[in-house]
Amino acid sequence: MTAVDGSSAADPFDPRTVQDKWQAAWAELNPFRASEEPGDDRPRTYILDMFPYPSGDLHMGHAEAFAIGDAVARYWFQRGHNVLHPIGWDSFGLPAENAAIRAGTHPSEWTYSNIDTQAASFRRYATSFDWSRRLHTSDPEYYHWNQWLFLRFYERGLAYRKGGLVNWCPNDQTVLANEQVIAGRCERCGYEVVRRSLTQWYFKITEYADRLLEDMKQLEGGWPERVLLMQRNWIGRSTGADVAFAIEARDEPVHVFTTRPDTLYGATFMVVAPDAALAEEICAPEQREAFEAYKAEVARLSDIERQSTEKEKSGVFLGRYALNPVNGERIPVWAADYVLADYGHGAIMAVPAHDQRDLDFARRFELPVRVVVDTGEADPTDSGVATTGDGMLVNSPAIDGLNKGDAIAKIIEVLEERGTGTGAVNYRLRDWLLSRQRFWGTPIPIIHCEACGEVPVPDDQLPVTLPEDLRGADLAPKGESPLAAAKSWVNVDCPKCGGPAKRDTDTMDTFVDSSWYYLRYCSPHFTGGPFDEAEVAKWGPIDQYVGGVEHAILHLLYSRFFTKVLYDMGMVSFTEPFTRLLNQGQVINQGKAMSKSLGNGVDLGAEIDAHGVDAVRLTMIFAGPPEDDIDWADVSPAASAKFLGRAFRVFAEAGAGSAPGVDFAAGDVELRKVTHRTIDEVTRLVEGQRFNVAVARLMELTSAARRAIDAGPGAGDPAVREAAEALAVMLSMYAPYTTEEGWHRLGHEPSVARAGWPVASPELLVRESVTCVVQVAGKVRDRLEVPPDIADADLEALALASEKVQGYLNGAPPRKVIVRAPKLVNIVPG
RNA sequence: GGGGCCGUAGCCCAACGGCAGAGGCACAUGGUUUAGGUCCAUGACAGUGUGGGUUCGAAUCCCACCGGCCCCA
Repeated sequence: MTAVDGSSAADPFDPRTVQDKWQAAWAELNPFRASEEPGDDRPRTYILDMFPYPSGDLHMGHAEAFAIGDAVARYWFQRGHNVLHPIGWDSFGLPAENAAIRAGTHPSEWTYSNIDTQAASFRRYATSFDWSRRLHTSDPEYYHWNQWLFLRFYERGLAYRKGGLVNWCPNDQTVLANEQVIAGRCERCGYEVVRRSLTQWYFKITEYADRLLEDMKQLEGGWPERVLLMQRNWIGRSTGADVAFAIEARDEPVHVFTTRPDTLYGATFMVVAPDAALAEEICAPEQREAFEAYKAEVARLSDIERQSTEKEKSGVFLGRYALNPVNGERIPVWAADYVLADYGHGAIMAVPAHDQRDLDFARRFELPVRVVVDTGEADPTDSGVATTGDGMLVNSPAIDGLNKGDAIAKIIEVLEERGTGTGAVNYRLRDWLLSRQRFWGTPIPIIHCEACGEVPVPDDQLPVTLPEDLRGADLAPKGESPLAAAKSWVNVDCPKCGGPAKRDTDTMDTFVDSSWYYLRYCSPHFTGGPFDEAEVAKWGPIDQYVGGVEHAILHLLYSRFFTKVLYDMGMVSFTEPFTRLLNQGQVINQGKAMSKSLGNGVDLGAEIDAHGVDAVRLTMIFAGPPEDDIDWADVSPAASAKFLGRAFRVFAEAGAGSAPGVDFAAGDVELRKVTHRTIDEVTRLVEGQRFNVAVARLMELTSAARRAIDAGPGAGDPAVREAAEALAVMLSMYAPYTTEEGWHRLGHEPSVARAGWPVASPELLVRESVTCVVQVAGKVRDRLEVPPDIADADLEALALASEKVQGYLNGAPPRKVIVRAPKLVNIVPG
């Protein structure tokens, strides 16, 4: 028997031919366009993959992430939802600039050429994108709205400029946000970050710290617990008190934040950060020389060295004394590098008895230690171990005898009465430093006028586009933005007074671009604002977001912040952008991350050439749970290809054996039950994101169909067609090409992607008997075939009547019988 | 140092507190085949990192330890 196009069931399956054929056909069919038809009342589902950075062609990591996201999108598409599954590029950033410097070109050349390469690879990879919504953040049509949003933030006081110590990467020659410093190193290049004092632009994310924390309640269950935990830790809310210490040589008191105001009577000295302005200001003349020397020494240290707990404590006395507000005690003020300038107020009260760092410092410089909480442990003065637990307050007149919790409450009351302190909340989270001294980013739309100061670029003059005549060496990092060299671009008339003025030459952190792109996808060509609010209302928030855990803090925190600001501006109706989040693992090789230096990289194109797109996609899905890493040395794309061949032969033989539209009810009941059980289970597994197990079930269904063809009712049985069709539709989530060709062989019109998810018939899910395990003392001693609806009492009687069971009971009546009908009976002997 | 996650056949991984094995890789055997390739079938392999505890019953819950990974220091 031959199919309509003359192919026969015996034809070998060649992935490449099938890929070329269907890729071209799908380009015509365009099956995945999200619908905006007014009459379309299908439920809307927004599935989003974190958009890629165009750093060359797609790699194995993309292949995994997009295989997962695509499976989810295709599932909802099959379920009859109106699915928005867009794609775009996060196309501003340093690599393009570095490539342009090397090649003597403009960053856009490298960027858009890579985008074209990736777009072609995505099409070959059979991703179910709505290509009509494609965006690139480096297009003026996109970054126009970065600037517009910046100005709205500016108007609300959420974007501001301030001077201070910032993280500076000496390699990339730019400042970095706190979130981009990982263990003291540049997140991008790994260079040790140093501190510099510079004036920079910030977003006031700290104003949203509490809401970022509070709204995580909405995300519980939808986001991985560990990501929520990481964000909680990053925000780092701590409660305590703000205590004012009067200080010599200063009119204003110095404020310190402490989580342990109960230990206030144990404060025997104060420590300020050597690089904080406060230290500079209060240092006594006779200590000036020593202080300056120490400050210079600290400046040479990296953050890693400075904060190491291994390092011996260092510091210098500032020659001043502070007054403890509760007892008027005069305590010395020191500068020491273990106190950070940008946490709290850059100064702490040191309580050596109850804080290990303070104790280490006190012992090093022979400062007094006073125990004020009796925890029942050894005296820290002798043991060298600070006691941090609960206990009874001592040596603390106002709060003696109280426990830690009560003492904290009471001392805050006392401080507030005297006006020398308040209860306070402190956050680890810092404001988001958003300016960068690099070229390939969004220009900050501010003009600096000598007369008027900071002047926002008027909305009708947006976008402020990047100059196109800077190329190659013009873009080399020089510590200030390359834009500063573009004189004709920099020098402008002040929009306010018309006098001579200069554009701000910094560009925005590219995380600004990715903080709202998911909203732009809802109306990517909208010209009246960053997005059409009505469209966002229809699609948002995102139902499922898929991407790597490396963005657990950075991108996800910033996006959440942006969404909340937009909510406050009345532009969106939700406060959290991503309802569900799936963090896929990494693709590694032989236990290690793939890297050029290790030479263990696996080339995606080569894998696809060798095994086919579907086999690679299926391997990514089948390797394990999506959040686990995939070691490419442990998996077998060849095995995936083999399975796809098996499945394809079932499609081809079923297609040759019967025509579409046969009455499935006339088919083999046993196979039909397997098919419907598989539909039922795969549906549940996919919804639970357990795709690897779903593949295992599809393999079983394939084997069952195989057996039915070879040793059962044969390829012509309607049940074989039913199994093949269900298999094709379900497997199309993971293997679009194989199943499209199979669907064709089964005699259907393309595309299998819109065939509709199969529905399990309840009557085919019931079993007429189940195997009941009978245990004696927890050990399996017999098995019984029983009806699934058997009553507990009947099952108990049946189990007790078992000869095998009786043999183990030795005639004694059982002490207890646990019945879990219909699967299990456990008899506890007397 | 603090917090979190994870240890199941040679390997990747399944298992509502209820028969430790669904699926795959690799291996072995038989059949098909010109073929050691393909395809089909069959088989062997662990008692769940270790030690306690809770329970009629623990891979699953609790505690400690060992090992690995992640986040914050």
